[in-house]
Amino acid sequence: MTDPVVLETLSSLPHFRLLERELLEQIGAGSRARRFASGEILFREGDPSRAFFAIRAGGVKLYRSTRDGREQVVHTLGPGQTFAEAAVLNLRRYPASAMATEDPTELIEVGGETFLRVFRGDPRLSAAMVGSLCMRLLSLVERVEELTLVNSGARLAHYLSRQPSTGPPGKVVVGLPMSKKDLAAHLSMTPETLSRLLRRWHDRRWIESDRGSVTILDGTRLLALANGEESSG
Amino acid sequence: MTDPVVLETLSSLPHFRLLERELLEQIGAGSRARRFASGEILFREGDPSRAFFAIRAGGVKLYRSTRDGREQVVHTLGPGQTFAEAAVLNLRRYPASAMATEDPTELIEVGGETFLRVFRGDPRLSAAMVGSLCMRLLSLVERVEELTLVNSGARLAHYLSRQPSTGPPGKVVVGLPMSKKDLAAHLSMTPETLSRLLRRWHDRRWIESDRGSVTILDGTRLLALANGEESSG
DNA sequence: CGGTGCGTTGACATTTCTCAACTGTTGTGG
DNA sequence: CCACAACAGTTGAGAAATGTCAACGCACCG
Repeated sequence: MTDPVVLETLSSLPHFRLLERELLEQIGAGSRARRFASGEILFREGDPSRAFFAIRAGGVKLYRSTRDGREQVVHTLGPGQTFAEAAVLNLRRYPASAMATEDPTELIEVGGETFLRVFRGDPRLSAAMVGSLCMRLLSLVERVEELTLVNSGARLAHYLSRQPSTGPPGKVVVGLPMSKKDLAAHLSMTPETLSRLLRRWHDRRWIESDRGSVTILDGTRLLALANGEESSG
Repeated sequence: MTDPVVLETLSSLPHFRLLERELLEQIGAGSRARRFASGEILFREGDPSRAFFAIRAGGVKLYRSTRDGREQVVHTLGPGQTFAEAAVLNLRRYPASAMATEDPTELIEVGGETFLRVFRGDPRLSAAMVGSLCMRLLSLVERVEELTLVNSGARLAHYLSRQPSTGPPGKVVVGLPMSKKDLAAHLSMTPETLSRLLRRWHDRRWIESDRGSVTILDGTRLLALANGEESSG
């Protein structure tokens, strides 16, 4: 019988939330829970795409390796998110590599063959996938928009203003889901530039920053920056 | 009866190529051919998404307007391409604005209501859409990759190396689907920087460049640049 | 402890942008 | 058909942003 943990995780995913239990069980039959240590590689760019994944706990980064050895992070993912569906549905190989970034990282691996069989046999699943692919598309369009912002200050401000946050206005706390080094790479700047930006904004009392989170004191100022209304802060 | 031009265009689209004629006719019944002049706006960011479009001839750019009046081009599209399906399928409003860039630009406007009715009633269509959405996702991932390349030389080289081209090795001709001004924006640099790059590479006999196309004389050198192996050329 | 790697800071090099001037092309109205 | 305006494209000079290199403190882990 299918692992109840697998079923529970699958049923909480945006793709599958609306699916009948019977379909979930079919997909669950080809899935299993897996656990990775930080730094472990799930798959590499170019590998045949045998499965896609859902994150129960921890984090995963998707990246591409350039010929000169550096790596370019395409996406950073956390609990409740899925990845590599497109590779399973349409491509024969993974277009990027995936690495666990936390210890432990718990995933559900959904077997591609089983999934494709259910997918081909039942239209309800394909309709559900269309919705989630559209959302993914939108988030990538916003990523492109972010990356084309002129200067690094605008990119950082834009990023901060879209992260989920807690706290009252005037004291909004934004949790950083990754290290500052990785955040810098995500925003296409060097760690030094990021550090200096945070410093400068801190000195002006626009933000406070500690390891793992940023507190926004002057959100108006930040939004102005994200819209390119000032040179760089 | 459905306009035969509409039907012919629809049947040549990647999404619909594999669809039965009967389905195409249903979708075609809610579609019509339209013609735009260069600079005309098809829809604006935030408008309710009543239709998506397929390009028969001409060109379209999708862009977002920033608060300070500049516009950021998200995508440039040509004949055979479609856009705004995701807005129709999943979102209630267009996430970006669209403008015709050539004179004349001929489009097929596919009515959202009709399309959604067919989409919901027939699983073959949703399966077809999944495939094309996956391709769209992949192309956006590559766009993100391109934009995160360190320097402008690498971005331009990367762009040139992925454009469709004609001619024998050593004399590859790449047609530019947009003005150099727009290409510069696409690659997130200023027109001046683009001009200077082309000039420098021309002086070194790596390329030749005229209005509307670039001839690649030394592809190896360009690939090295795209991989960040030299400072900037 | 000692090592490893992140984050910070400073000095300096390089890239890229900005501003301004100039050219050539195109399209328009007289 | 011409004069002219509008605009893409080019070039130069100087300014600003960002990257590079090097040094250091600090936390975390074995």
